[in-house]
This record gives sequence, C-alpha cells and structure tokens, in this order.
Amino acid sequence: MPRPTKIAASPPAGVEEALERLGRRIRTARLRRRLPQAELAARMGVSRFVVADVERGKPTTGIAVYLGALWALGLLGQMREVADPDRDEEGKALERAHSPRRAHRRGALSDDF
Amino acid sequence: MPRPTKIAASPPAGVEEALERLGRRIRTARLRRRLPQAELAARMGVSRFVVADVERGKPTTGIAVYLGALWALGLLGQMREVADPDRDEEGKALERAHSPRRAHRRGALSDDF
DNA sequence: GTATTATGTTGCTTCTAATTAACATCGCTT
DNA sequence: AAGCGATGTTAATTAGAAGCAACATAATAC
Repeated sequence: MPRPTKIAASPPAGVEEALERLGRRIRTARLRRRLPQAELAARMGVSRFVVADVERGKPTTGIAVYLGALWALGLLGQMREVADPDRDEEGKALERAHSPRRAHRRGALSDDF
Repeated sequence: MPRPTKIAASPPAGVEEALERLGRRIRTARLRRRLPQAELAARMGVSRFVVADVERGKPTTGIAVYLGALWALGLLGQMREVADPDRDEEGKALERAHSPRRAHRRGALSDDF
C-alpha cells in the first residue's frame, strides 16, 4: 500500500501481533499439508515471494493474498466469525442508546438524556 | 498490491464473499459507534478514502488497514480464532500421517507403507 | 426550508507491492 | 557425504495503492 501509511509502517502492537500470529499459523497449516511455498503460491496465482511475505506477517501485503492463502488451505471458513454484528455487544448497546441511524456525530448532540 | 495479481484481480468466490462480508461488518460497527469515516480514518492514520475502500471490501487494500479498522473499533480480538492450529483437524491428521517435518513433497515419496 | 455534515466520485501525483532472475544456504533423502 | 529441493536474499522493473483536491450528492440537524 504505497504512500507512507502510518498503520502499515508502524502498526499498533495489537495489530502487529495479530499479523505475526496469522502468518505463523498459515505457515504451520502449509507445512502440515506438506506444500512448498511455491506450490501454495501457484494455487493462489501469486509468486512464492508473496507467500513468504504472508508467513512473516508483512503488514502492507494485500488482504486478498492473506485470505487467498486461507482459502487455498481450506481455512477460510473461520473468517465468518470475525466482526459478527451479533457478537458486538458494545455496538449493540450504542445502537440502542442513540437513534439507529447513519453517522453524523459532531460536537454536542442534544440527546444526552 | 501493484502488478496484476490474479487472486486480487479476480478472487475466488469464497474470498470475495468473505471480503464483502468483512467490509459490511466494519461499516456496521462504525455506524453503531456513530463515527464518520473521516474520524475512524484519523484514528488509524489513513485517509478517509481508504476506510471507504475497506467498507467496500476492496481486495487489493493492505491487510494492516483492515486489521487497523478492527483494532480501532475494538473488534480485533476475534482474529485470535482464525487459522488456529488446534482447530485444524485436517492439518492435524496429515501431520500424524507423515513425519512432522518441513515441506518437501515432490513426485513419489517412498514412505507409502 | 436551510445550513451543515457525511459520503461518493474524478483526476492527478507519489511511492511501493509484487514480479522476475540469479545466487546462497539450509534440510531432507539416499 | 552428496545431491536435490525448499527457502532466503538481492537487485531491477512496473503497474497500482494511497494521498490529496475539488466538486456533487445525500442525509441529518437547526
């Protein structure tokens, strides 16, 4: 993602940690299946170097590459649970509080009942 | 991710679906919290246009941007479950079958006992 | 109804993700 | 211990991601 993007150049600790963990796990799954990087790459339609980047948790690599690796390993299903609105308790509470409309916010909204 | 990458240009159906779902969910979480795209973007250190891309599920956008959005919304925790080796039954089975080593594969491996 | 804010869209620029090729190194396998 | 395959590393190239500006449209607040 060209242009010095703060979040990619120096991600918050949580993001970096999540990335490295995801990369390690993809590598583990690949090794268990005895696939060379080059073969996984071929299935995804990318070069082997991109697979190596993914396994290192490179932040600037496109998300489709990461999801593609999960897909090629048969592990994409677990993405269904991420950010599920039904499980977002904080979000649900906020929605109940305000009117459930679009964004707007700004300064003092007067519905602070 | 510059250079025509097959997986990003025309992702497999499952990947595209997962991406659009993720984008929609990020949008939903943002609206519930009454944050404008520009404000979420500011917290992440990117421009508002990138947030719009994420909510549309753009495949070529860097993974750090997606994870950064989840992070800024307090939803990053759910990434812990993705590709968990303990839950990869297929991988575990394969590991038990072969020697649990590195990759190699190639043609006829002779350990077909 | 009017002002204000949010989001979408277009065009342009800048910087880099991903490719390829060549070589080094590390691990298996025999 | 020799050979082969997998992975790491470097360098050069190129097409595109992300930034920014300006304007249009849509939705909310007053």
